[in-house]
Amino acid sequence: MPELPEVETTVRQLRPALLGRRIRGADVRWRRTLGGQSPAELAQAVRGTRILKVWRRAKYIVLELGRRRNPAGALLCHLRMTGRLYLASSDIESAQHVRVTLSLDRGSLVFLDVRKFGRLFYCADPASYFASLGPEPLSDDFVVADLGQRLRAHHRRLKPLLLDQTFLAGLGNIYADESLHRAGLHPLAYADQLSVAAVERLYSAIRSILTEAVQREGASFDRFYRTPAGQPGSYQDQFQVYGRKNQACPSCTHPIRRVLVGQRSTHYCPQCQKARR
DNA sequence: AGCTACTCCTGGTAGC
DNA sequence: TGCTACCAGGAGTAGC
Repeated sequence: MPELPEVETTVRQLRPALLGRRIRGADVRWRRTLGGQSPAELAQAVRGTRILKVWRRAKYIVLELGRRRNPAGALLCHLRMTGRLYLASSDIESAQHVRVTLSLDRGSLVFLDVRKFGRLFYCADPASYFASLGPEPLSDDFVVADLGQRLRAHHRRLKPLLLDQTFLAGLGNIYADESLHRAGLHPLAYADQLSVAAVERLYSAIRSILTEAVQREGASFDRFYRTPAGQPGSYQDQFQVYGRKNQACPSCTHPIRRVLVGQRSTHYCPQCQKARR
């Protein structure tokens, strides 16, 4: 599912084509994609604006808008499970599952989403919308001491904590499982009981895995995630535990176990990830 | 504060 | 073949 690496890839590929484009209008085919906003509100807010910046925060794609050089809010897009954002050459995109089309002065930006969980909406003040999100794990500002401090502040199981976007922004089910495996930490271990060495392992596991996954343009293990260019990512080839139930752990050959933690499937190696401490 | 359950959705697939 | 039941999951919310 689109997590930080997939969203970052989407942003990097769309940015050069979107910068400076003018939005002419919005065609909404599934209202709930707007998350409570009306199609008229969206169209009115974005019509005539120019795309000034394209960036990512957590799993959100941010298109900063301007009107005659003045800031004019932003379009926020969250791909959730099956969302895709890509450019089409014409205004009329007839592909199945298209939920919103933004017509530009050149071509259009299409939001396609099979399961309809994704969101695309106008936000006047993205900074305050993002205020409660946790730090960006790949930011230069995010150092191991930050992670340690945040972990000690919560008596919570590691797996659900890593999925909590107010704790750390950008991890989802896949990269949380992979990070815990690389760090040798049990998904049910308590955050406030980790040793200094364990915190350091978790920090470098998260950073290295996300960095590698961005380099590989994310992971495409099903038919859903594709880059805006239509290509699959390749990080799925590096999975050590995710989706590998009963297969041999690449580190120790012990069978990978799958359990439910807070209704989420969780994959780990009982040999490499002991519930110690 | 942290937990669990539930909701939103569709299409693929397992089982009969 | 054709049917039904179930499953995946990010994030928001409610209730304990």
